[in-house]
Amino acid sequence: MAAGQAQFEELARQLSAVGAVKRDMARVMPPDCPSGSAAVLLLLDRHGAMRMSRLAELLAVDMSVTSRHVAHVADRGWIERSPDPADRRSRILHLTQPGRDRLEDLSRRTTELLADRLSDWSDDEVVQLIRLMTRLRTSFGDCRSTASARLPHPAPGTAPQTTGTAQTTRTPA
Amino acid sequence: MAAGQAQFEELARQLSAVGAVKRDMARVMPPDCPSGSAAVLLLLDRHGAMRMSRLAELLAVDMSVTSRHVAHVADRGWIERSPDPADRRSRILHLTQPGRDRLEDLSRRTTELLADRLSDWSDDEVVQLIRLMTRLRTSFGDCRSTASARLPHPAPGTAPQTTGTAQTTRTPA
DNA sequence: TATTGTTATACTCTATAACTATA
DNA sequence: TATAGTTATAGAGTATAACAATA
Repeated sequence: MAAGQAQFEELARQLSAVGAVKRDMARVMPPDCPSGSAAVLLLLDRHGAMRMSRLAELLAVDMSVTSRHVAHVADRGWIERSPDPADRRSRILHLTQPGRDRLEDLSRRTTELLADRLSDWSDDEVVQLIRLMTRLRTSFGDCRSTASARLPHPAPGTAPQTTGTAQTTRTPA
Repeated sequence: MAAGQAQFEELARQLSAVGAVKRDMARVMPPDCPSGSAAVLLLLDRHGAMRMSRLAELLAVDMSVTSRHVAHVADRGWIERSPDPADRRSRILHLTQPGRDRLEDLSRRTTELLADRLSDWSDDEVVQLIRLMTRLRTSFGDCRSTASARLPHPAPGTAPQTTGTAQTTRTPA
């Protein structure tokens, strides 16, 4: 058996309140690189060059949102969009050297802030928090593939979708 | 010694990505009660009647933001604003019975979603995540009182603020 | 016809600043 | 003069829908 109702309510409260921490971190970022742009740079660095649709999946936002973030960082020369030889509708996104430099600066700012705020945390506590937050995202993210999984209790008589194709992060249109 | 740079970077990534979880939870909420309104109702239920300034502190947002959330829930009759006998500039915010009913509905939706998504979590894991997220907020929130504490490395020659009065959540004006 | 990506529009949350009323 | 709260304005993030180009 899993946790009780009171614990789920408390977890929901903490999830809601974690925004304050994110805002505090955003304050030490440079004004021309908001969080959406930073996430694009980080994911391209971690996972290497990729297409919009893959990036939207990793960001877990709609592709229209991804498109705007990508345009922002491309305008500043932090990424480039090469033609995709396999599909002329797509382009391959990859970091440029200025993008890598910018990302290094962002990482330094983030690390400094966290080292300051979490100076009395043990290494194990940080590791545990990372582990549990990663698992939390997995537990939610694994259900993104089908519409029926999004709602715990689908309306009676509603057959589960069996499109057969893996859903990308996309407006249902 | 605290965690290393790689762990802080990873924690920052997880904090950035937890927004997807929050969006998933927001999708099961009724359209007339967005997350800001829900937080107002929850905090008034937990901490009892209070003034705007206290609520803004608990929400960890500016009072102007709090004011709008409060107006939203007051327009719908979920809270009432009684005169504050001690200070005629303030009013005391308190939940109404419809507000309590609405909050119970919200809580049920939240609990159902989490019970579904976290069905394979142990009770201890949920408790640990709550504990670490609470501590994270404390580690950041405890530094809100002075401007100097907001930046790990204040500019050289900048004397730390010594206003003497406890700062509330307020635009520095 | 279906898919990749872009753009227009709208909504929520937030902060800053100007303002009113009261202390 | 200082503080509690409100409102106007602006910026960031997101989703939906309509659209273009290509598969």
